[in-house]
Amino acid sequence: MIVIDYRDGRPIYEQIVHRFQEMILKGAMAPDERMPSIRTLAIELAINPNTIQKAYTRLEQEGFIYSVKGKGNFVAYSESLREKKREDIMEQFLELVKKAMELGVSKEDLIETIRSLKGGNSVDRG
Amino acid sequence: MIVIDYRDGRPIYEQIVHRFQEMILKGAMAPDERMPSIRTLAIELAINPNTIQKAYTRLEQEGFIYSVKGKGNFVAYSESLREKKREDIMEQFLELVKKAMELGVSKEDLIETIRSLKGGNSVDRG
Amino acid sequence: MIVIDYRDGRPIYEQIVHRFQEMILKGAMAPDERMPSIRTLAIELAINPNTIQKAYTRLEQEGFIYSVKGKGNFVAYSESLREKKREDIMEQFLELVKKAMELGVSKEDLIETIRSLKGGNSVDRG
Amino acid sequence: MIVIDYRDGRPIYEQIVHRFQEMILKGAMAPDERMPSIRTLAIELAINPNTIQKAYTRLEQEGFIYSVKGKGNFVAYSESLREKKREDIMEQFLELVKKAMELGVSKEDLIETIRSLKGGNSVDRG
DNA sequence: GTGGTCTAGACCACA
DNA sequence: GTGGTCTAGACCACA
Repeated sequence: MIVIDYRDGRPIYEQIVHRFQEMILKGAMAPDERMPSIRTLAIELAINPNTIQKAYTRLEQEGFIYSVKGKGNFVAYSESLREKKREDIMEQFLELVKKAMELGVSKEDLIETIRSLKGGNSVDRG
Repeated sequence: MIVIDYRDGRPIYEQIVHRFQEMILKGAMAPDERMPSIRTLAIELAINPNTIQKAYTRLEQEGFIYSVKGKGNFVAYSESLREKKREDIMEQFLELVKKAMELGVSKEDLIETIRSLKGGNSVDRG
Repeated sequence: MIVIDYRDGRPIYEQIVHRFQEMILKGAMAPDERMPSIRTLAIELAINPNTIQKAYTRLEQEGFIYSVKGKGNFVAYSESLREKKREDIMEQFLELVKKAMELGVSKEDLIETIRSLKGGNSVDRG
Repeated sequence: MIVIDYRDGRPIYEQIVHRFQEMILKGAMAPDERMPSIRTLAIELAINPNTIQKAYTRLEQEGFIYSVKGKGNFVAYSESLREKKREDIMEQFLELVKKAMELGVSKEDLIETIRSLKGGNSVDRG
């Protein structure tokens, strides 16, 4: 479920936060679904419970999960959060497109790259 | 030439590296042009010379500049570097497009976003 | 009668305490009326009886209910309690008004906000 | 500057967060002013540096301060944050007014309470 | 059992 | 010197 990469430059807690965000945003974890308990996950990943705690606290502050004392942590993902995330991504997308163009990549190349991807919601007609 | 933003989350040396990369890639600094000396820049920006040293070392490792003992540091930008950079960007671009699509953004939306940007090298016919 | 919101940050027992306080203060429960039995309520809400027990103990400490051994728990609300509660609220109100003024909200704005509320016991003349 | 109250129910880190928020919002600390270093404050208050760290991290996430690696933490307070805070307070204000009215306090009593306070930005005419 | 707070102390990156 | 991360381990509140 969660994999720690010690060669990854990012701190452990950040990797955990990122991984859960991903799963929650993709719908791999449903709203109100229970998160693994802090202790369980700590043992499974062989890291300190405090580090998991830190990751969960971050996820809670960002609105991805909510905590019920004595019961555990639960997925709290809502559509408004999804919308916010979408805007973040589009902002990064714009930045990247500008960078690419500064390096001499043409708009057509970028568009071709997108078209070449499988899936996506766009409808291909004639 | 270089501006430090202390509110920017990134460490100072990283901001300096990034700024020089930008200028070199854009051609604002020509190959074999002399970089500002470490001491001069340190005084100008009112920061520790160690920090400039670290930034220059990083730029050298990444192939953006080369150092000549007793003479200073010089821009080493070549077309191959530009090509490598371009590939990096396109990789990030692909990742981001996938993320956006996972969040329900359609290919057409992304393409429209690109088209809406001013400038760019693509030729519009008909 | 009682609804638990697991997304609410507060612990479950606190939500129960708060809900009963509200009902008793509003008069939705009359003095000497019998409270739901601990077991019944625990089953109904699908939570641990210890949690209800804790809530009732708290309500008793605060003078909202009294317990009769072998008979159950009963509403103990009296006018003096209501008066005490009123003073508590007015104290919080004063604190909040001060905070708002520190942030630059004028007295007139606050007064307008109160006036804009529907209901209320104040008499509007001419 | 900061005082810890061990009888206060709230955790230590939260008391610290709250105290700094207060000072920053009141203008007792100016933007870009340096915060006490984590270690210094830890010694002064005789508590663990981790606890201060936690408080500072929270303040950073909430936009009250920003951190510069190797330099320290600095006040980052901006007008937009002040505006957000004001809205929070007004929301609490509304809740409290409703509660007071449920307990039989009249609008006029509340308004009188506000008027009786010294200071405030409202202009008294006639 | 569950999460939350705190301490003591190590080690790292950055300036 | 400055902040940031992590471990080991204690102790508390809640269910």
